Amino acid sequence: MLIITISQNIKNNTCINNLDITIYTEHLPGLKNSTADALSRLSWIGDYQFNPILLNEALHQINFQPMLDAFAHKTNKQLKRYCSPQEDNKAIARNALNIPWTNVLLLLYPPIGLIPKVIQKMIRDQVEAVLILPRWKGNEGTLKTTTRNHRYGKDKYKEGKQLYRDLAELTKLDSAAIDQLIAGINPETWRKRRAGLTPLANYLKQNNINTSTLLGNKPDVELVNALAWYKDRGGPKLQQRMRNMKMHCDVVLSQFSQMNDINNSSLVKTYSKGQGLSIQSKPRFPTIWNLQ
DNA sequence: CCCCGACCTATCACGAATCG
DNA sequence: CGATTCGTGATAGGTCGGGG
Repeated sequence: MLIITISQNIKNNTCINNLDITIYTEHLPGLKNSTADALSRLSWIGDYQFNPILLNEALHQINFQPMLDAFAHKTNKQLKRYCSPQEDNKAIARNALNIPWTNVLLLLYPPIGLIPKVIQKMIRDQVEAVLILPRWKGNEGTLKTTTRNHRYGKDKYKEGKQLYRDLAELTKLDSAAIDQLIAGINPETWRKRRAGLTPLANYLKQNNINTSTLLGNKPDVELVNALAWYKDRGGPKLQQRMRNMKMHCDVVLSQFSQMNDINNSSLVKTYSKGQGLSIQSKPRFPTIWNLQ
């Protein structure tokens, strides 16, 4: 780990004279940095423990009494029987993944890095277990359920979604691969992607154009046609919508068509410049300090 | 060859709109 | 009314090309 310290009047090689500030770097061995490392790696060093009261209450509610705490050590075990990665006579095994999980009710609260392996083993060993997982903010979009079931099948951008899938299928991706591809996209990005593709999908539908036309070696022509068609339809905030459409169609067509970089197609460039579709660069910081 | 500005994508954040 | 979805702006971080 590297620590960068800023202090005044310390002799060193990197001196910013005018400010009288010195910056120097120092190596801190991992052994002397266990607390910070444990936090950043969620490692076993100074481990964390699920609140036992809440856990008991939860287990009581689902009427499940596990007999083995598979990922613990002596200071944070929740049950008498446990596995520990550390040297420990009372633990029944050193590595829970190396013992069979059959015929025992398990409490599984694995380190984050082991979650995929644990799930695989759960399926393989057909276990009965309580598996405790962290609730990461970024994953909630895929993990949580909604009470608003009416939205299923009424997705506002379902044409865009369908177009994406069609394009992916036309490039010979199978449906499992497409599902995984979509699942890997940030939910927010996926929403905008669908929104950006929907006008293109509508353009194809209204003009009876085959989706595979987009995959040839001149997809930029179709994109500019679609943008022009979309512009003629008018409506509020047209320029912003065209900008979004261009951005996301660019990305998707670059992914799936024979043209690798639609953005750099001089046709698209010229058209977007003329229509003011380029995003104006703004200064990143409101104030520029002149340190000289 | 390096620096800098233009441009672009992905993501975060937040208020408004929508729906049960 | 609260949960969820949508629209939009801001920005980190990246590529690229022109000019010195």
